[in-house]
Amino acid sequence: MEQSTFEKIYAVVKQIPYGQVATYGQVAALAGNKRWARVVGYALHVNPDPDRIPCYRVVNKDGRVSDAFAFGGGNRQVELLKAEGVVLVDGCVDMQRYQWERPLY
DNA sequence: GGGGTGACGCGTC
DNA sequence: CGACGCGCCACCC
Repeated sequence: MEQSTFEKIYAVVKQIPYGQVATYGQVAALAGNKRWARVVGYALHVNPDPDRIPCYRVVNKDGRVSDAFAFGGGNRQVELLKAEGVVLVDGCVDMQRYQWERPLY
């Protein structure tokens, strides 16, 4: 069955392991096209299943959480990440250390 | 069916 | 280094 762009995006986000983060572009690329970064943002915005879709593990390319609304009320995303052992410096994630690398099978 | 917007990314000025 | 524009897709009016 053909999964919609959103479904693919959600599938990728769900695969993000504990204690790691991914960028919108990364998710978009794994979903099929890196140009979907914008769609990824929208997809997480609607986030139909926040319980399975850890949108807080998705940050922008700078390792910075969304400077916009931040899906819950600001620093909630940061708190959740820190709770997983992710070190955030001034709200920035050390991407070189925590950026999720999709295992190459 | 058309137009505008958005939780992004990258190139260019 | 900051600001702006473009692209790409999905959604709302």
